[in-house]
Amino acid sequence: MNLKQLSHMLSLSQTTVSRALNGYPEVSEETRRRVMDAAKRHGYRPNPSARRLATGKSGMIGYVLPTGAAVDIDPHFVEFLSGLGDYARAHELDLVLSPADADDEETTYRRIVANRQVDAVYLSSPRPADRRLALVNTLGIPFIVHGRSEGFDFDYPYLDIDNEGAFHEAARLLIQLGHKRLALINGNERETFAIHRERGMRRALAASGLTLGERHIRSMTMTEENGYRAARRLLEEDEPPTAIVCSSLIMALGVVRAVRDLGLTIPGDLSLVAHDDVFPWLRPENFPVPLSTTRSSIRLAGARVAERLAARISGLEEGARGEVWPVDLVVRGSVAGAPV
Amino acid sequence: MNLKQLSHMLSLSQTTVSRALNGYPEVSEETRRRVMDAAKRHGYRPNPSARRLATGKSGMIGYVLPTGAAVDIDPHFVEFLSGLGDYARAHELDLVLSPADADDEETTYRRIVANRQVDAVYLSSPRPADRRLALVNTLGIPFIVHGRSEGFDFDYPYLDIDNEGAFHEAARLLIQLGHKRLALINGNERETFAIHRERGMRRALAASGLTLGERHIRSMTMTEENGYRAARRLLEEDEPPTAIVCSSLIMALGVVRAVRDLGLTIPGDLSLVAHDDVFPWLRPENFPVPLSTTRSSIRLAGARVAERLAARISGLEEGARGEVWPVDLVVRGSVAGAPV
DNA sequence: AGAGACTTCCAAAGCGCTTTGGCTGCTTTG
DNA sequence: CAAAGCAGCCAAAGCGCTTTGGAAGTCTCT
Repeated sequence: MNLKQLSHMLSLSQTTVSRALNGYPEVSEETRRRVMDAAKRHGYRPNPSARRLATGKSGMIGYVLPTGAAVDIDPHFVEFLSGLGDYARAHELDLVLSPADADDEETTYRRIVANRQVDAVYLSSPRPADRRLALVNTLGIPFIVHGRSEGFDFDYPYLDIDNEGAFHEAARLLIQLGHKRLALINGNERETFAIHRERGMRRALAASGLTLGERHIRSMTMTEENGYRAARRLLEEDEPPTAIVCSSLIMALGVVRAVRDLGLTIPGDLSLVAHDDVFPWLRPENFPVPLSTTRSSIRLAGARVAERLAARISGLEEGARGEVWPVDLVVRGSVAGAPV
Repeated sequence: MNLKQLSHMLSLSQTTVSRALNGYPEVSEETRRRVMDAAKRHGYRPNPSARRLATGKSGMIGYVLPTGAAVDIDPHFVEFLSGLGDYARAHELDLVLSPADADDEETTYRRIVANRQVDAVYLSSPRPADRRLALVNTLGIPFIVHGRSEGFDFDYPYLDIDNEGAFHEAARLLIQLGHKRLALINGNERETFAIHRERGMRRALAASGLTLGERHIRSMTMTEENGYRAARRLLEEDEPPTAIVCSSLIMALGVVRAVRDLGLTIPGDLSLVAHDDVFPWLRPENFPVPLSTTRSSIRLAGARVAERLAARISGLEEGARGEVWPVDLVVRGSVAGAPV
């Protein structure tokens, strides 16, 4: 059933039927009702390919997925996706994943924009002065950044959590508990979120006249193994930290293991706080010692990004609105006063 | 730059240029070269929307993503995706994720097929007599199942690992080590993979005149917490199992925690084998006691599915070819002889 | 040399929608 | 009462590609 058949059936022109269906004003209410009825009754659905060719709109949002033999997609991605799906499902909005060589995402961005494959895109894991962001901005496709970048002379729309504030609070708590030697096990230091977290922690330390020694900060991809290694290295120093703030729950697993291997205990010898993106399959309260966390649901962020992307596509949202979500600090058994 | 301009520039018809570009035989080699050259020089790329409308092919593969407030996307998904991306990237093949209400995926399947949004789809996590599979089969869109179903009167193309064989081997090893009371902590019992794993284990037990008691098998979604609960319940019985086979590394984390909480040790009191889908961020060799596993890279499976999907789209693969990958049994420190 | 068979190209008809630029006929206005 | 305005509809022209159904030119064969 296509438009031609439907309009013929109604003895109307394709123009009128199309307009009736798309809510244009120059068609009488009665006609509109007739058309709507008939469309529903016959299960008419406009062919998206045709509509696309005519309008240039695809009704899909895009994401360029960095891939490569040495590239692992972040497990956070799937949670974000769950959230995105929560919104998109209700709006028949599909997501196009365009795998790209992690070393050359630009080509792919250009392709999907030139091809008008999607109406909007979102970027994630941005770095300072991220070239993708600049590119997408000049290409003129609606977009939203999940996270933030820095060092541009233009503003852009984003959704981020208050990483700096979160780690500031975490560090402040530990300092209040008497800890003087804090360490940070961070994610990839080139990504903005990691920079912000470090900044937040340094700020809290500075406020008490403390510093974060170079040796007391480790940055690496967030795997259990890296968490373990970082923790061991930190704890085997001459003056080991008495508290660690860790950028991910997965790394925290490794930290816990290292602590055990060294015959230490949490929170007796070491206080531990980790950032929790809220995975359904790994919960901080279920750690051997319930883990204190800075918590922010990445799934909710996914839903919100989808919502804003949809708003941008339909012109409801404009400009470079940045949105920063506060982060909860959830205190559990893994923190205690500094050992004497 | 569109076809019209390009052909005008070459003083050829659109027909000829189109054919030259698409490798049709009715154009001379010389002309083809001229056309190809010009196309490359001017960066001509056919408009996919137009091509789609004309051919009905979209150059994309689809996946219906079950979502819902109570639905969590499996973290395995992201690894599978990495693999898919590995292949797709090199072939400019995009993946369309269509979020659907987990209770009504059918509507979405019908929509993406009717709309010709994608050239092929893949299904995952199939159950016996899975309705999606029957649907997709009748809808006539090329597809591949990742995993297997059962109870159909038709064959279908799939890629699966030998879950039954893997768990058969794991159980056999444990039996050989003298274990008589084995337990299984499985995934969702309604999914085929879980059924196959149970079957494999039962077969191994039966071969030695043993059985798997009803109480010795737990099925649930694969979270750390569920692993913990299942293990506790098992180990607190009167006659607790001396060996557990576990369907996922994430659950195994919980098992390890439970064992610790009960003051038991691995492998002294309990031998443990888990299935490992190969996550980059959680490795069995890094467990407190290195974990024995049945190992199969889900990422490789993703790449293979993409490859076969592409082959099906281009007609290179046909029929209901099933592909079953053997699974490695990797023995590490978490297994030992049964306690006396 | 003429018929048939290729080879190589082209004009034009789709694909199914949106949108432009009218065209009616009726109501309002000075 | 003529001019103007407006609501409501339509024919047809795109959007940019593929594909059908020739047509012209070249070869081959009897």
